[in-house]
Amino acid sequence: MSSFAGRMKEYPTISLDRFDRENLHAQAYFLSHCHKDHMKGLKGPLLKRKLQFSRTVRLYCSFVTKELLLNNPKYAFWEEYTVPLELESPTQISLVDEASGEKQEIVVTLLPAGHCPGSVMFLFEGCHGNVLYTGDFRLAVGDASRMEQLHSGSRVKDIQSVYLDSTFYDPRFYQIPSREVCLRGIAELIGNWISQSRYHVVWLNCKAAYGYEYLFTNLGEEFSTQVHVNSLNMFKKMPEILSYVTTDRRCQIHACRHPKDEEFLQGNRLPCGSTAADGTPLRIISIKPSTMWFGERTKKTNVVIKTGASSYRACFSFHSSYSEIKDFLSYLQPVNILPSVVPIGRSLTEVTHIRKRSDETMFIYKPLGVLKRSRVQRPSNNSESDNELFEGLDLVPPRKKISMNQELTERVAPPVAGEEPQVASDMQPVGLNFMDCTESNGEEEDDNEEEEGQGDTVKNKGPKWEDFFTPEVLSDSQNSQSQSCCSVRSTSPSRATGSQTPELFSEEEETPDNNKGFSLSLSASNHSSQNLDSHLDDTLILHQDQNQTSDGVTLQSEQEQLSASQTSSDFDIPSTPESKAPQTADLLHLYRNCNKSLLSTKRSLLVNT
DNA sequence: GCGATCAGCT
DNA sequence: CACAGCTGATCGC
Repeated sequence: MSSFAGRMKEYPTISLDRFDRENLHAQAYFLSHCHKDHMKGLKGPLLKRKLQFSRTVRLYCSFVTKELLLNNPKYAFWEEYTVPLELESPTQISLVDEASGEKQEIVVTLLPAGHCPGSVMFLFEGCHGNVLYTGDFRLAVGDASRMEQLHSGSRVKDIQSVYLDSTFYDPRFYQIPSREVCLRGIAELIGNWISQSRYHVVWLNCKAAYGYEYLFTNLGEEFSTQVHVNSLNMFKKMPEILSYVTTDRRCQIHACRHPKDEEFLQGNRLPCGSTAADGTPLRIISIKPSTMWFGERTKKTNVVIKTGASSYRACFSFHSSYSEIKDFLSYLQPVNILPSVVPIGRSLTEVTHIRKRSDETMFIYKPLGVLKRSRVQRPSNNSESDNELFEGLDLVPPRKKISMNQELTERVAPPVAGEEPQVASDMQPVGLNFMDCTESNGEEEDDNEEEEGQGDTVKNKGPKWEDFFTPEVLSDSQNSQSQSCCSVRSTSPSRATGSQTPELFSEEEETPDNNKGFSLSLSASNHSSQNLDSHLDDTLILHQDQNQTSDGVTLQSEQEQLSASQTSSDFDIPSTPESKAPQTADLLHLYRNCNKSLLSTKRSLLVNT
């Protein structure tokens, strides 16, 4: 959960992802994505009032985020104060002190963050240097090197500070299987199940938050079907998602939710209450997407684990792993790093300690005149196991897209052999200062009380927070600011109209209990641990490389091509009663902007806009 | 009655 | 394991 207080020290008159307290006085607001923990204060009456009296204060976000925001009536009043910005398109914004009339110009660029639909990072360039606010992100190793706007010519831009999603910035989360790998595992489980009969159905136990959509689109594509969800309303202007979701309950993959969905499952009903039309009992398995991680030296194992007679956990992460974050930071080489998440099991007090340590070492000598590394393309998948997994990928046609509606494009030349060192597994981020940018209570500011050893807050074993947040200075760090040359457009407050299509959710039929006879050759277990290479035999049901031949060629390419050649229009499926699917004519305003960057890549990057 | 906060749950 | 967010209890205004 983000504990970022909302402001960056370089540009304190703007607020990001926090809208309460001091942030009420901001001259501009930025919302990185539509998750509640980044929207604190956003529906506050105080803020609403302020907007009504302001001529210049606006909220800036991506088009998709604006759409999702306004979809919630509680935030509808933002309509006229929200300015959506295109991705990767530097935009100049005037920060105006409305009392004095003073003006400051800043250039902001939205970069895809891969966290959930609409999620972006904000790159700010102005008189106090370049700063990158990441929001929450899931980027793969090498993704930063493919972001044009992080570069100036052939060089990486100088970044003064990175305000970092540090959710998994801890070596314990060294590796999280890539989205591609996780998807393969999930798709295989689902494929094996739903192919048995039309009564074999899958329930994806997803939380009430944006971010699972790429799962729906890819599974929909893979199995030439749609996924049942509670509502389509939020996606009405997003055809690339919309075509893979439905409110028709008669499909085999469900991601519908109900407050008592677990009870429903016990009674062999889906959360939508549906059962087969002819009364035949459904055969339901549930799959719960959840984060799985593996240590540095842990041999990566399976991405799907059986947790019960008909329940599974499948690897899924909204956030970058330690090694992905490390790669990101190593590439950007910012002068400062400000974690926006208090690490798991750590207290604010500990973070405060870190700040003190950082402050002490902030001004130690750094060699001058060292150029930043020149821009080098790196492979997008460079972890050992991913390499194993995708061995032979070149031999098969490009996989179908995994991203929802935006993808990073590989813009640069293929990797230059031997030129770019991989981040050594035991290497710490280099040349970086870690500081605190999180909010703190007065009480917790008191860092006299040591939490040595027995502290309640340190529940987890493993390396200490300080161990990997100790600032280190290496020879190639930089501390100069260079002027970035970028073409800039000015903002023109625009409005997207958003008609709302009410969506109703209907009930409900009974199905008798019948959930035996799972026919895959799997065994059940309640084993819930991980990182235990040797103890997983009874729990693991799928191997990551299971769909590869000995040649390393991925199977199913024919089937995929077949699937890909079909469209959702092949399915004439009635909607949930009283629901209304948005018309395609309604759409697109949005996607005109997004789609231009939608070029297919062999290794698509799962950047969900 | 409303919002903020927290515990509990998933 | 954690995430993101809901529900319900409690408190203060």
